Amino acid sequence: MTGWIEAATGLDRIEAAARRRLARLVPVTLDRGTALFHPGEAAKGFIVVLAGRIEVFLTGPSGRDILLYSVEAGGSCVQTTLGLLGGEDYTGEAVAATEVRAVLIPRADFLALMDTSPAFRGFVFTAFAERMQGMLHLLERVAFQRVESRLAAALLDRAEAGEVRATHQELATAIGSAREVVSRRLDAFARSGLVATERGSVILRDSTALARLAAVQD
Amino acid sequence: MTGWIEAATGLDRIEAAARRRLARLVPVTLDRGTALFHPGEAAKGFIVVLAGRIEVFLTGPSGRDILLYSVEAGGSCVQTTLGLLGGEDYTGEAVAATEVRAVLIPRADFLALMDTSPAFRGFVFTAFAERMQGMLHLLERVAFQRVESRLAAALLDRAEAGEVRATHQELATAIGSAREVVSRRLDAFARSGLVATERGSVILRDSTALARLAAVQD
DNA sequence: GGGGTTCTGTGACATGGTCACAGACAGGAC
DNA sequence: GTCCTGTCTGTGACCATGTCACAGAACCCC
Repeated sequence: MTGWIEAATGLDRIEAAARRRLARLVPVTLDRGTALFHPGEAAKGFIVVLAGRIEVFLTGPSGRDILLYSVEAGGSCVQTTLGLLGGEDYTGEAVAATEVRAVLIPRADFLALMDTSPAFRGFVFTAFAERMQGMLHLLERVAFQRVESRLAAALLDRAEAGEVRATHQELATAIGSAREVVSRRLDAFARSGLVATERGSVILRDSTALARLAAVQD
Repeated sequence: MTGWIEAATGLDRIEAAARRRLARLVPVTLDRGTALFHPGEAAKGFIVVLAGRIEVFLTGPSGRDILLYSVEAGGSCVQTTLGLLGGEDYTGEAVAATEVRAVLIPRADFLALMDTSPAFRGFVFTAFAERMQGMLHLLERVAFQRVESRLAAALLDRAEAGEVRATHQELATAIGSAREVVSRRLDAFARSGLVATERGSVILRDSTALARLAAVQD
């Protein structure tokens, strides 16, 4: 029954008593595409991701949605915590972007750990603080930066070996814009030689120029 | 030296030991307009507002800025906590919107209280969760709602006896838009008989209609 | 009453989001 | 192979919003 705790960055130095409590929990595997929470649903516990990636979206009434953040290995889905601490329901939606291994810490255990384990508290608080920072950044970008800049940043962020495998719609969601706008921007990038586009993927041709665009202030 | 703790909603039921620690701290008074934090400055401690209102803004590179949230009596300026927990500096700016009485809990005391006082932890966590919810809401509104709707909501929110004392610029900041846009919207509202405008104030004439606009989904 | 400051109004323009399509591509059925 | 279907992308039109450049109006302080 040991094993998973060591894999969770930030929990590996937890106190013995807390560790015993956590060790009873069994990780689950979620298929890619599984929705963890639907809007309006109450949180059942605190989720720690061991492997894979969960993406959390905010969905607008018109169906458009925007990527709030993604949770990678070692991270926790902080949204769920809000419910545990007495907040209202949230409108977001969490979806497994890859196959995911995760542990659900039930409400009772979560609260007990918060009271007894400084290391666990630190883990939760750090996660909280990071999300908060991330959301601030997101808000800043959405409110103040142009699509061009956000798109360049998203491309650089998601590139693997100079290629981004994503549809225009996915890119649009990631930066909180609309597909058509992304299509046009990408087209403009392509005409300037910054990228080359294919169905389902974008190949970066001039990362330096993209980085310059991403850094542009306004 | 007692007195202020009772005035802080959420801290009034704190444990005796923690109370003694807090009781040593002396509230300060800040004049209206005082900046609590400038961008890039490290946080000195955890701030609890006893009276008055602090407004926290996110400032864009073009000088435009948007109201992140305001902290009223009993609330704490969570932004400052991020620094205490090892986050990066933030770009926001906190300003006393009225005369403010507040207590600064120094870093060392803050960390000690977090470790020893469940009630204090609850206070901090609740504040955190509420801010998070608020920011989510803000993001949702900025990303998905039209100016018309946000403006109507802001007017209803700030009305006192059917009147909102604020300049167009202030309203624009509150909803994350530009002054000219607010001016035009208000003009449209006025032509429809929803409000009457005067220099430095807006008088609500038809709150029902405004509420309808504020509730519009898209 | 004058002069400076702040607040508001307005036109012109660029960006971005929405709508309505049409075409291009992929993958399976046959 | 051809056909069918669904997904992905491209395009034009239009409206909402943000930005810039001013001008005029209201307020304040001397």
